[in-house]
Amino acid sequence: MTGVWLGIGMNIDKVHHSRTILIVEPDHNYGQQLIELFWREGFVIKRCQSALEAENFYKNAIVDLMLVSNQLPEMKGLTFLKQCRQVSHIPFVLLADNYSDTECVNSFFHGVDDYISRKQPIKEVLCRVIAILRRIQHRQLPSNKTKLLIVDDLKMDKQSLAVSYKETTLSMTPIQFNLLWTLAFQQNQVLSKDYLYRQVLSREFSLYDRSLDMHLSRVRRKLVSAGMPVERLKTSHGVGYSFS
DNA sequence: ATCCTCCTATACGCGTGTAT
DNA sequence: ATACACGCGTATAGGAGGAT
Repeated sequence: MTGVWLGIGMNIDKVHHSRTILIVEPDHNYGQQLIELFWREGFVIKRCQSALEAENFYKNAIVDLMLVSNQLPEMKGLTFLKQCRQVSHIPFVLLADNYSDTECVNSFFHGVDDYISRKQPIKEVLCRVIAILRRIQHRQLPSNKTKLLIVDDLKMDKQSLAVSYKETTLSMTPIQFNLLWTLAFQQNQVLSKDYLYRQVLSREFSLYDRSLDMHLSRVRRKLVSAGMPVERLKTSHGVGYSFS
């Protein structure tokens, strides 16, 4: 995996601290300005300078949004967008060197989420990205503010961190609770370890880090001891985990 | 200072996927 | 079918931080 790590949630007061933005910008100065702006807002930033490097990120779905120049070394940003949209629906913002009506319309036709001219104030780029992420969040997690989650026999109360399965009350640590909540909230979806590391442990997944497996193992043991069929907390080998 | 809880790191055996 | 590499589950040890 190529690309440069530039900041990992330094400002925990910001609401964006767990969001990862991929900046694909060959222009060093403009790229640097973007990095500093998003970093100050608490985003996790990944940067690369070519479409080839960026492929790894969207194919593995390890970023929340891509901010892409329309002047890449190998191809136009629009061409890269078309490639990306064949395999990924990660939010995609195209940064236009020179605004073009035709390119703008074509970009939206091919699935871009926003088309912004570089002549616009750089803070507008930030605002538009935040707006897209807000919309995505509301769409994906319509009840993100939910305090009570009930999935069949499983009941979870976010305020008290109380978990019960059927009639059995289970005690969970905050991490165990968040892990189970994240999985149960997106029932029947296989969530990648990378995603779970960011959601639950607020850090990036590394190959030899077994912490998440440890927490999952403990959550599974508690639920199974309460009578839950073991196959409901399923491991997808090499992919991630799911709750059914 | 001591104890306790929670988390992380490490090790090891087993399971799974894949190439032959 | 078999061998091998890689991934997973989990036991254990130890560190960090809060409570007493």
